[in-house]
Amino acid sequence: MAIQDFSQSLPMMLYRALDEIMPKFRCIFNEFALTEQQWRILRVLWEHDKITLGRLSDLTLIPSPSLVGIVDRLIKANLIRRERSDTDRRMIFVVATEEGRNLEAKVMPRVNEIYKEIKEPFSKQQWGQLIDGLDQISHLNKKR
Amino acid sequence: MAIQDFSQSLPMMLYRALDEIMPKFRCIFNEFALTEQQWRILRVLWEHDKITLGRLSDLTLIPSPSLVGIVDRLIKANLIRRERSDTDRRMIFVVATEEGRNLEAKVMPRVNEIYKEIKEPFSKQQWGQLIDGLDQISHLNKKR
DNA sequence: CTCGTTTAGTTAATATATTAATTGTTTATA
DNA sequence: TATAAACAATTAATATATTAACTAAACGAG
Repeated sequence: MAIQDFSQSLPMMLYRALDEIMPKFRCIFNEFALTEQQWRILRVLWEHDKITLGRLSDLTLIPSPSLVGIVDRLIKANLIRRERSDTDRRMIFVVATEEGRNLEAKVMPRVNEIYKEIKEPFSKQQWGQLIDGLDQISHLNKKR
Repeated sequence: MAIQDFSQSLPMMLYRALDEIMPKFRCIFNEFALTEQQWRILRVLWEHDKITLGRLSDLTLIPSPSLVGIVDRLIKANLIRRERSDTDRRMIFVVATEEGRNLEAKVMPRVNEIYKEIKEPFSKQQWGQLIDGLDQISHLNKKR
């Protein structure tokens, strides 16, 4: 039997799903002059008020080399700031400024609205299966 | 109830799944001096021996502006060539060279091997549910 | 036929990804 | 305690993504 066609391969299905949903979100981010990656960083800082660049990279899935410039631009926009650690001078913490924290109340409702729209046509079970499947994919190496 | 945490949101789950599986494939592509996007183009050309840039953009999910440069580099590598349409001089076809076609037999077995590894731990039903869920996500707007 | 409009592809400007190498710190170990 | 190894962040070089604007060709209504 022919190797399944390219369009139905898992990577392309994943990319296509992202291509479908992300523009809806980016549209909102742009209204607040944020890029998607800038938003990811803020989104994480709204849950952690102080975090190292390394951990920020893990949580946002933004590779460290990219993070440097993105953080620079967020600082220039006065939404976050750097803070070098006193105990381990290799580490750098990132913290949201007041202006950065204030964005949460403005952006999150809009984002949640879109998120609900996306989730709505799925049954609770369907959604759970989708998330579980994705979770299994992203833990392929960590198993055992 | 708190809006689900960021790490478990659909977009991050999708990105994390890609971050898990794509490096395995890129590792192979690099052995053949191909980038992921260059591979996508070749992969499509192995199924269609002549295709317009517009359709190539749809099938590879590579945005047209990016496609220009990627195609340029594939031409420089002597793997594909451009061919302007005679009937509609706006359209440009892309065709694989012999060298480009020959890559299929070398790369595909390696790629299929990894793909099988990824798919293996899933039951047929689990895998089907995952693909169906992704398919539903990527057709959210096209419904009705 | 012709002018306004759509279409396919491209260019431009900026932001991000990828991979490798580098810098400055810390840690472990002999 | 000197020194190699490990680590966090950064820099560098190249490739790609995003958004908007632009060009040339084809199309359609008047």
